[in-house]
Amino acid sequence: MPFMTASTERYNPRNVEAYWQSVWEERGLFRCSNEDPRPKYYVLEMFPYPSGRIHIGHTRNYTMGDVVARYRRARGYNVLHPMGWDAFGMPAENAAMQNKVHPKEWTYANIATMRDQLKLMGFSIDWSREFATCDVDYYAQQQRLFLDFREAGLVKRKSAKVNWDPVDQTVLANEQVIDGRGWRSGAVVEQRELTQWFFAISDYADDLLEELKGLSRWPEKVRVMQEKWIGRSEGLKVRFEFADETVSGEEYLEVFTTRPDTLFGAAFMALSPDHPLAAKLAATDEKAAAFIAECHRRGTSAEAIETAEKSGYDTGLRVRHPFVEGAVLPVYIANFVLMGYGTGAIFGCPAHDQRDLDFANRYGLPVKPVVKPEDADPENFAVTDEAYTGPGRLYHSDFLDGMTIEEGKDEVARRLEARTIGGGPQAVREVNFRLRDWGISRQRYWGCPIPMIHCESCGSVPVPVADLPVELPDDIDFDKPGNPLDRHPTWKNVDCPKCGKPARRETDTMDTFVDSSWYFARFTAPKADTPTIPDVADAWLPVDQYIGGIEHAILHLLYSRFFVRAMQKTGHLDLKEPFAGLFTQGMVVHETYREPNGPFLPPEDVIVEESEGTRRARHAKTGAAIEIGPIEKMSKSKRNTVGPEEISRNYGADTARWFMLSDSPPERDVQWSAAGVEGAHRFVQRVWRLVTSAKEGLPPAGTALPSGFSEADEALRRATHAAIRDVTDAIENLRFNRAIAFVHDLANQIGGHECGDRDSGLWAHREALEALVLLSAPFMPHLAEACWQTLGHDKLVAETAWPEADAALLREDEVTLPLQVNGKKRDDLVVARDASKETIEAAALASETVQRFLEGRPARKVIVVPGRIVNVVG
RNA sequence: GCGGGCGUGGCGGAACUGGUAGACGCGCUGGACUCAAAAUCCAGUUCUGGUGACAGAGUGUCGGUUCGAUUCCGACCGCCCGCACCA
Repeated sequence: MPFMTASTERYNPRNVEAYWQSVWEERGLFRCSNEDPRPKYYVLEMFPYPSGRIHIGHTRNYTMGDVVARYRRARGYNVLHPMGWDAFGMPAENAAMQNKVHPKEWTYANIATMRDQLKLMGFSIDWSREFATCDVDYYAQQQRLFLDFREAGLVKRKSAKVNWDPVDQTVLANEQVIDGRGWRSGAVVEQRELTQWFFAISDYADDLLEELKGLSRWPEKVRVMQEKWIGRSEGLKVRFEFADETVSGEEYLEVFTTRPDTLFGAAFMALSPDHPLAAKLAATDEKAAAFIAECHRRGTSAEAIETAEKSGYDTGLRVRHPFVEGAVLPVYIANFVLMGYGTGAIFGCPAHDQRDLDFANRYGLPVKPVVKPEDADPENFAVTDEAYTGPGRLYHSDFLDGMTIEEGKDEVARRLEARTIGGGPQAVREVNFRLRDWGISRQRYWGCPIPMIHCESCGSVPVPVADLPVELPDDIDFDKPGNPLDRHPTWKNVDCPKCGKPARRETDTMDTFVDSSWYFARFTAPKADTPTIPDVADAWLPVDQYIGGIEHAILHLLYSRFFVRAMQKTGHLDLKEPFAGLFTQGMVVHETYREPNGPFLPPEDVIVEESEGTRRARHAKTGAAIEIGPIEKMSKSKRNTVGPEEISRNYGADTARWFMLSDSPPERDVQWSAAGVEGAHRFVQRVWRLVTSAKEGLPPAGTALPSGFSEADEALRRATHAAIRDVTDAIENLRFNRAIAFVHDLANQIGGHECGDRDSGLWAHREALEALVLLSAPFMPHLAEACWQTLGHDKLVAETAWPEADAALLREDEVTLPLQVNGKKRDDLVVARDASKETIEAAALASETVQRFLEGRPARKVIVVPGRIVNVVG
């Protein structure tokens, strides 16, 4: 066989890894069947965008997923571990514009390259289920989902103020705007009014929030982020009657408040500059118009908001206070009121809201506290610079005096609900959400076409299911900015499916986040001619363990949660939550290198040396001094990447896999370094040596348990079974760095074991080696196969069951308890496992060490925690 | 500003529900093997004092609870992440 090496030789991963990969492939070991009766386990890593080439940093989460997949397979599960490509999106169009290459060609070429790269890593992926979201087969089903969602009332077409990215020339979702800039282009986003397609994610706001509580295997951090994003707030919508005629004849002004209890502290009303009434006022009031224009000029970026002072314009309008006879409140237009939340208007209570206080202080409005802390003196309690938002009792508030905040809210709501203004109740209890509907229209070519047709007489008409898919045309040009579909000569011309008259296709395509919102469901039946096969999807889902970056904590994960709800409503599957377990992994970081004031250099061009504690770098070819820069996330732009090819060539994939999961906990970043890789590689060689150097005298595989184990043999057997227990536990909890530490430990025990030529010693040695191989197999699958074969097995490790720890060996007859005197460890105390408290106490008091440290004092107290510790207090 | 997390040797990091602080790895030091080197193996490696047995100190700082605190509580310092005029 090509991979066999004589036992004296070093392990040669280059040949061995390719060999075992081909064996796995030939036997189809990782192809999984939907008919398999064993319990299912679905492990999935967030699929990659095919950007060009993969570097080792991309492969860490796939390695984690692969460890889980291989472990679960060994535990007897039917494991689904698929891979695909999130293949639509802007970079393909950018490449088209820059390099005159078609987005489709560019994308599929990248996929081919990256697939080969991934295969070098030896992941146990079911490649037969692979697809790309830009495959017509996939996006055709996505169009089907769109039509079904529309049928179910989950798609809306509405005119909305949207975030317009002037560089990418497209609309962005709120989630895609970061600090006022496009998440991809970095350009300052403008506000534009456009008619767009929306998914009604806000219909599920309450449910999406509520069900977060049940996601116990999600990181707390992600749940909190989603909770904040959904942003539920309970309050009251209140109508304030105008005290005099308004320009346009409104009877009342409606505001939303979460603090109706502070109504007696109200000092003013404030409208958003985008409020319809503000616009009407501006038509006749030049100063109002100027103020609104000024507000719009101010950016919406984080810096702009932070530095912006509260400012307002007094419209001259007045409203009546609902409870104070004769009192009126001025109506301002204010720069800090958002149109997008509540009604776009508020009442200001300066004493109990910091923003309102800042505003009131600037314009000399009265600050009247109406809530005071329980123990505050009503005479002296005052609010000047800091609003009081804590708990307390109401005062200065007429019929609310003495009530708690909650009682006050309820009382105000009760009274106002009973009154009528403008043909409706003066107040309505309302729940508001920060979460907006999901605008999915993108003015782009490389995305899933929205299957709708616009007809002059029939309006927006869905493409009949029989006419799907609406395929992207191949003959397009990228000479001008904007959407090539929109200026394509023929593609958009189509007859109306309803009336047959000439009509035009929707030329917008879907946000690429739609593509990734259901791919996990498609993997369960990737070739089906419906989006899913519901029974199959329900059998596989939810994903048992999902692994990916924290950067998707909101966008992708929230959209996917919405999608399964929508797919449930439309009968494509029947579950609520797509991902039962979520793990967010840390990144791979690497030092950066650059020539003094020059460009970044890739690691392979740099030689790093260390002498007397300082590290220096020089150019591998020229010898010139190189600056060692900060440690950063591996990225093309910093050129601090390492490719799977180099690793595979020099050390093998197993070394890389082992290294990436050693040392650093998986949720934290790991620093890639040459020294670290060397260290991991030494361990690979060490395992190989332990196996090859021992195998001559070992009993054949499967020899029955002998008797007559020596003390050392027993110790090794205990270590073996402790390792099985500990590694298993660590992998179950995704604590890969600990699992690796336990494997190291077992290797150390094996290295120190003298087996002599006793049958029992050799048997214990074999047992330990086999455990070492099986326990390290999920991490280093190629090495494990080579070792397993060397140990004389016919079956592959990939077909072998996970080892079981023998409980009898883990139960020790004697236990060593730390012996403390006054809380400080002084000695060890060896007692029988089932020794009574009294026996242990007596033994402790009899101990010389205890006597010495008590220095003649009597023991006042002896604390015995069985199996844990003994503490003598004196 | 609000919310969350973290702070342990030269370094990455362990320590289950309050019970031996520093597992495991990297690095370093010494030794063995070798003509020599690499590789490998063995020993040591928190700090201070001591040849040594050993003793004292020690988990960001200060305090508290406890027989006992890296772990729980309070205050503070530092770092990281998320959100941010959401009424």
